[in-house]
Amino acid sequence: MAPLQNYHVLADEFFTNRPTADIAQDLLGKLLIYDSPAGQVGGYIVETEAYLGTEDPGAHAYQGKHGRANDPLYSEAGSIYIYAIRGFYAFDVVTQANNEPQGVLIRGLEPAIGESIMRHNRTRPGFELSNGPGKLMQALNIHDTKMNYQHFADSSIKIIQDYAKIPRQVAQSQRIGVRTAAEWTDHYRYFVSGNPYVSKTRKRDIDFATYGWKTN
DNA sequence: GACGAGATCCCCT
DNA sequence: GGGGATCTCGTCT
Repeated sequence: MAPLQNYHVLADEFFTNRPTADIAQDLLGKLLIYDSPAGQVGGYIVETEAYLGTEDPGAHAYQGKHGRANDPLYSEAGSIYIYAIRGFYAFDVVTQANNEPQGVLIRGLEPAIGESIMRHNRTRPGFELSNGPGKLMQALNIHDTKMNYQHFADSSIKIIQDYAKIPRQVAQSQRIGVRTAAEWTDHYRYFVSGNPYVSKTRKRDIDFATYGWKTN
């Protein structure tokens, strides 16, 4: 797909007034684009996780934890929260009202715009390009938290409502790397079933014909 | 492939 | 100093 100039950013209402788990599922198939210095890059969201704020033992804001690092989570819906994790960076969309620190982690991206730039940014073969939260940030060439607090309406990174794909089937699982006392209740990871850019996908589970999208 | 160890680096309501 | 919402590589099937 050629770089896009005309599109509509997802409205604030998309990111509030309903459960963050629903928002995480609805983000699957949406196009994320980034106007990077090297040109526009982007792809379809294929994997997300919902983090449910102060009551969620897996969340950064569990029990009201609030510091400089996770303060963006407390800002308005549709804002950007980037954080460092073991030498990598990961990307959240903030959901819900101010001071309600919930968000959705973007964990997998199927490249659609500027793939050659992305493969220059991260020289790993095949689906290893962007099948994980730290990997996709490398592919986008984002290596800092400077875009924290920015809102999609006026950021160089955004999620748009145009050109979205529809998953044939949304699967869910426990969140990755999250250890809580209630793992059996954790089903807040969502992904496009059969898509190869979903993290930890086994080759035999890939749907090579459709990548898990509805085709009609 | 599956698994596990080690790297790495920012943050510390 | 210790701990992550991770990734890579070596080792073993």
